[in-house]
Amino acid sequence: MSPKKVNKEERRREVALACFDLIHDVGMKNITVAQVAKSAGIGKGTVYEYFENKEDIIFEIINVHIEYHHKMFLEKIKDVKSTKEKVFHFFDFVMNETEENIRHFNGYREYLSIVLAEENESMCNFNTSCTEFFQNQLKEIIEEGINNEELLPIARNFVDGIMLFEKGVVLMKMTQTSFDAKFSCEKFLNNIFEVIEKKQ
Amino acid sequence: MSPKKVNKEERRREVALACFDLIHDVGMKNITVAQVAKSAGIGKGTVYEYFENKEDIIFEIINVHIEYHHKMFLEKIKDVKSTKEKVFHFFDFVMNETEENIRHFNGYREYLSIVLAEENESMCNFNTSCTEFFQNQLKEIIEEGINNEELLPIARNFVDGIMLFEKGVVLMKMTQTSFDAKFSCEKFLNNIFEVIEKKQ
Amino acid sequence: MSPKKVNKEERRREVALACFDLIHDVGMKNITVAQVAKSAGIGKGTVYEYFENKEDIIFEIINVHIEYHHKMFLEKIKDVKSTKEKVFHFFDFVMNETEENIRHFNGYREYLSIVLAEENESMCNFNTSCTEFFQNQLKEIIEEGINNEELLPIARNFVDGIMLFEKGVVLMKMTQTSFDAKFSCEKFLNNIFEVIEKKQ
Amino acid sequence: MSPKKVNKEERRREVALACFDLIHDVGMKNITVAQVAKSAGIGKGTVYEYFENKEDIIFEIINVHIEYHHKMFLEKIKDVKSTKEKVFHFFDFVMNETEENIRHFNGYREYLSIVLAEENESMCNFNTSCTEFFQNQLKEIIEEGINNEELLPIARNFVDGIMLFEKGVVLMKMTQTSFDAKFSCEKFLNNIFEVIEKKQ
DNA sequence: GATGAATGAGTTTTCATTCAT
DNA sequence: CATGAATGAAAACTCATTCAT
Repeated sequence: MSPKKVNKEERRREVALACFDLIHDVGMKNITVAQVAKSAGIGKGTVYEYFENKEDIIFEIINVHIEYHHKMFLEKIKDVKSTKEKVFHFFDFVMNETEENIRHFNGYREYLSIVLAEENESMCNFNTSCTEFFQNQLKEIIEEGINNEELLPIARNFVDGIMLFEKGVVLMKMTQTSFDAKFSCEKFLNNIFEVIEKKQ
Repeated sequence: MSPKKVNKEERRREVALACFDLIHDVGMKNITVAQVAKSAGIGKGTVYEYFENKEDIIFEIINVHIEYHHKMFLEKIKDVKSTKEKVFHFFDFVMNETEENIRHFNGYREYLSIVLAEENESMCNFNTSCTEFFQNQLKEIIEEGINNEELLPIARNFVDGIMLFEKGVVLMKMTQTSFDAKFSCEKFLNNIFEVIEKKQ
Repeated sequence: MSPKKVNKEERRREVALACFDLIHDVGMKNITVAQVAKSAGIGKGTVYEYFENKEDIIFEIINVHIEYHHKMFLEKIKDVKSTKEKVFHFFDFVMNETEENIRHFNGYREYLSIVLAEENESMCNFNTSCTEFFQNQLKEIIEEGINNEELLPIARNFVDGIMLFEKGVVLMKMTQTSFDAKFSCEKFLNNIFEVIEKKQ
Repeated sequence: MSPKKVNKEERRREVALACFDLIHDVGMKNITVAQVAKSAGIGKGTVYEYFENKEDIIFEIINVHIEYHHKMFLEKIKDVKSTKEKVFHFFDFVMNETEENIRHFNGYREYLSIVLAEENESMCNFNTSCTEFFQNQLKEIIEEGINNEELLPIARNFVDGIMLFEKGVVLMKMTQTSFDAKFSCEKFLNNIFEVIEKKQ
């Protein structure tokens, strides 16, 4: 909490941000400390002033990366009115094929690869909290929909199912080149909403 | 003169099998060729008589591993009578907590890590075919269930959903330490069967 | 001189001959014993029945190669009548741009590379005898020319010079891509013959 | 803050120089990076701070080696007055039997071996420029001789011949143990000067 | 604080040669 | 005689981390 620590935290972010293009070019696991230093315009030794080790650097990069996308998620969902749209927005991660989202998706794929290798405990923990974040978001969306009388109370039972379905789509999209995520999601969501939407 | 020709395919399997414990101890990506050679009780150079390179070794190990489990899957499902049981069996991979299955599950986790890193094309292709194998198995189970009049024809619409749900459970179980796969699956499957099962 | 030895000598030649294309494809220094065995259609171990070691193989290949070209040289020079033509023929090695001669020239380049590396004493010795062979050929050609009264007796003084000039052209052609061997040789030889040719 | 930046070019030279004895002992192609590091009194990794790869090391060693001898050539020729002496000096490389020149000559032999193996493009190019350097030096010497009225204008026609003769002597000396370079050169040069020298 | 030069452990891969059959 | 399976020494190269300045 001392001013120094704040500064350190800031510097970590700066370095992480400076690595965005680098990550894209060479991949998360292939970056070297030398490249990080160069990208950030600092000395190799200086990197170690702010980071414990290389893992710590990758962790920070992912942190910044994902926090940004969480923020974007909240940002975008704010302006969305109907619950159905919000839930569809929840699937944006796997359905949106914009350049930006593809980059983000690929970044998450690399991240997941590291997590599955169980190479980094803090990254595993962070992944847990990310999942929980989105799980809670979905829960809130659904609850709000019930409160708004857009959804039937039964919708509550489907929160986990929807979330797990989305995870499955993530995995399929990451591993199966011919998988049509958009088609699967739309079919699934429309079916679900048949059941949970309150009819006037 | 003497027919000393060795069956390469068989030797590959033997070496791969000899690495099972090794894999468990150090992880798939961390094995060294030296360790493989030692585990198989052969020289380092001999390893290269049977494998192109280190990736090829890992690939063979995974192949043997997964083929075994495919065979086991078919074996076990043969004796199962009801369609519901068969579908539950389809979820055995994520629900079964026996020592053996946990090892298999962890093997697949490591494998997935490599696939997600997109480091090895042949492994990506192999993963694709694995997914297709199980997808087809599920399709057959459901079709059979419909033919047997155990399931309603509407069940066909749920094949993809079930498969994606399972994938989602796989991913959650791999990344979320506190996730209760068994509970989620049972709830989901019971709900599904409420809808697709033919009532007498 | 026992029949076995003769047989062995023959087998060596056979193996060497079988390697001609191989040499061309991968280069003299890069051939492996395994490739030699395969090219010759025999087992790797059998190669060692006929050759001491890898160097011995290369040596035999070069031997066969060069002997063949010595034979060709003698063959072709037989039909040549005038001394001037014979001397020009002596320069065929560096002036002839037929596919076949280019292959031969490149073979000799590789061979020289090994000799210069002083890696193989027997090859050095063999090279010495090759040089002597051609030096003697030139000497004979010139002597014959003097006897035939085509050349002046002074021509004897130029034998070494011509031979060394040819060596120089060999080296230049091997190392300088833009060197025009034909042009240099023709100019040189025409100048020389101005001086040594007997005018009627 | 402190300017610890190291002069890479200088360090390359230092390492190269430190390898002179090593080269002599084991040969240019047989040195290992480990040996280079040890000879230079640095770590193996440090070698790679200054050199791209092993070839780069060898190249630098040759560069330093040859540059030094070019410099010596120019140095020595400066003090030589008569054109004849200068041309004899041009043949110093093959005639001089001092310890130092023998080492230099052997170094060049090894170098040529690499060039002839066509293993290294930059070394081939460098060799081309070396040849051109000496060719130009000879041209200048001859032109100067003509200007000084020491040589007849006809001398111009002999530049290429002299150069190629020297190359031939180089090759002979490198491959024929019993070859008397000094004798051949002296005979040749005296004959040539009979023709090109201006008589008073 | 900042730096970047120095480091060396650790890994993959090749291939001539041997020798049991 | 012939074979080819087995071998292991040997070598290049990478890169996270340290620490003197």
